[in-house]
Amino acid sequence: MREEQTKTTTERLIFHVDVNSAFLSWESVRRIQEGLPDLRDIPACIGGDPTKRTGIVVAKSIPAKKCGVQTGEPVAMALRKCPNMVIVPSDFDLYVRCSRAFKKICASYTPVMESFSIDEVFLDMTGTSLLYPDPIAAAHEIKDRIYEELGFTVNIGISTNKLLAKMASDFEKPNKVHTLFPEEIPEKMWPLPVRELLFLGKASEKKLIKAGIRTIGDLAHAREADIQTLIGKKNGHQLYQYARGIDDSPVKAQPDEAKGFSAETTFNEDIISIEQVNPILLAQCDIVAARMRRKKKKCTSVSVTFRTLEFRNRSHQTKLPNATDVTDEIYHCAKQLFRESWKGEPLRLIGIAVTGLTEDDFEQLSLFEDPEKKEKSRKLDAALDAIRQKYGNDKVTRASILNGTQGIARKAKAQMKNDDNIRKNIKH
DNA sequence: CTCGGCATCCTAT
DNA sequence: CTAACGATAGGATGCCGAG
Repeated sequence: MREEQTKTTTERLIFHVDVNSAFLSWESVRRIQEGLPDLRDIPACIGGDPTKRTGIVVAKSIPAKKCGVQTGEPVAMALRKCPNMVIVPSDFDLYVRCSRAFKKICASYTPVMESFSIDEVFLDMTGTSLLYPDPIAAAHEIKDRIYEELGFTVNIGISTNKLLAKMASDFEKPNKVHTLFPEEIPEKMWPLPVRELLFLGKASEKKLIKAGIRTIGDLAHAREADIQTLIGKKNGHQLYQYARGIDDSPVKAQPDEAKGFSAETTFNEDIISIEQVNPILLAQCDIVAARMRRKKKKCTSVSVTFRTLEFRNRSHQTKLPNATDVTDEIYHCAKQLFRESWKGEPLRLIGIAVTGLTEDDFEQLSLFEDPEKKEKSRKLDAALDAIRQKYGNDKVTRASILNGTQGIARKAKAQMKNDDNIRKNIKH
């Protein structure tokens, strides 16, 4: 057996657990509980309103996939391929609950679990051989227990590092366990198209194919220096290592500290006047500033982003003289950045981001700040944060409070609602 | 020259 | 017909001005 041959002090055993069509599966579980048909058996997807330009397919059933429906495509386009497809709006609160239950089961098999996304975890099973002598049997146990207790299927990939485990979990779906041990790489990984390698996206694929590198095996057998010339020094090195199955990154039980927060919104109607812009920026600043306060962080840098009708993106950022978590200060900065960079072209998207996060240890007083004004802003922030605490985080925005008193704020709120499933109006 | 800041691009869920 | 289509996050890269 391979245990005997390859057992060394450094050999690891890593599982990657991936919920099959997560959002759709989770919706299906709820619907079955309500006596409704199983979305997984019919052409169905989780997606936005097809009449809106923000409406895209977020998750699809296998029958919908057979119709040619692809994740990320506009719902309107998917409907042309698959006219009888059922479209279900997303319910992020449900997904968070399902995700927690899923991760709780996974975590019971090892103390070293990394939450990779809402529906994926890595498990470091190294050293669990006394409890689970057969890794494949252990994976089946995890998979089957999730299905029995929670009603949805997962794929599990098994190998000696995260990359290979993740590649393995992406093999045949659903409800499957696959291995991709190093000795299986030539047979199972090298024949795949380069695009299937983790972190090898569309742009790199295009360059590699142009150079005649089509499969992961082609990449693994190329000269590293050539790859670096094609797709960059660092990326070239990393993807070359990946193609050979090399990945030493640890399973991180503790998530990294957030490096920044952002909020962006695509609108159904073009943004053409600064009167439309400001309430949007305020709402977005409010969201990211509230997040900073909740995480006890302050930012030292603010940036605004926008997208024209031709999908040209522009961004503009600046450093702050002092770290802050005050909504009004970020808003003031964002307004100025926007004014400086917008030439007045119609826009379909506006967003802001804060970066350069620091611990919000102590009050840094600037000589140029007005302490009374700052105190007022803080009190307003605190009042809204208290309401958020009561009604649920992210469910209260300044725009929703302003609803009815200001036409533009109402409009901004209506537009924001359509693409943020977490945020809901405080009323009704 | 190097370094930090900035704009843009790439990739993932 | 094309590409991107969506929100959020993180990283890489190339340019530019300051020292």
